[in-house]
Amino acid sequence: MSLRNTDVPSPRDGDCRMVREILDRIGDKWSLYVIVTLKNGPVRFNELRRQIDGISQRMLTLTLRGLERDGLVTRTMFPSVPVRVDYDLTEVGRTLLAPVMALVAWADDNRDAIQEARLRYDGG
Amino acid sequence: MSLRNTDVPSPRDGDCRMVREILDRIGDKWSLYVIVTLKNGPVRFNELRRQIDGISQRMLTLTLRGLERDGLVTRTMFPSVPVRVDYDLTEVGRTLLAPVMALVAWADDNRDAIQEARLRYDGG
DNA sequence: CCGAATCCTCTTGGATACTG
DNA sequence: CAGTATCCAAGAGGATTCGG
Repeated sequence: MSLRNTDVPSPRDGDCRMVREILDRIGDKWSLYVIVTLKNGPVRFNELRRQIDGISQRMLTLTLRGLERDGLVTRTMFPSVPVRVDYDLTEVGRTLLAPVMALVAWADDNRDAIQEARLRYDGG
Repeated sequence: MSLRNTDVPSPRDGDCRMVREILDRIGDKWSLYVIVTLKNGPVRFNELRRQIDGISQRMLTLTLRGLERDGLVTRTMFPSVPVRVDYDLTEVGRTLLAPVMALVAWADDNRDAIQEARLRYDGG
């Protein structure tokens, strides 16, 4: 999987596009929060809303729909009164946790370095 | 407007914010392309522009400035005529390649599954 | 309790033209 | 060649309201 240098803009720069597809999936404002919040099992709608600080009802709904559409999250409705809806990670969704944790580790290791770099850049 | 007063933000919240910081960094439209394109060594401005299909001059500049600010990319100007500017990954920037590749692997493994899930969801 | 619908604001990013 | 500056369209996302 190496990048070509000088060539026609062939459709085979799909390597990057593939990554962008997944980054578009988890790179929005809330998807990652939802995925991580679901890592220990099913959670109800309003419980998700409480645990994810700052998310609006609308965005939680939209985010869950997107994850459900991509087969990363399941939606289970219990027709009780009042209605109860559980959300959970699918098997595929659960496998996403590993790469995400790699990023967590990187962010943890380099947080200070980035912060200092920003101060240095902004300062001089 | 909250019905109950929530006290201190939970400690786990910081974990997510940290990841969001890095996702905000590489999760924009072009940063990842730049990082991957620089993986084999320094590249000049217009060469980056050629290799990253679809990026505008403005966005390449803004993306490079952001990465430079965070200490992930270096900018080296040669005062020749015409001017020549090389961009390269820093040591820190280079360590980011590993977690990114983990995501690449995940995207590769699950691309079809996601595509099928979408068709299923949209179809019925 | 769960969520759809509407409105509105702010950010992102593309197109274009100009500079050293 | 390597930018900077300006204008503008599209979309993300917050606030609010209504419905089952």
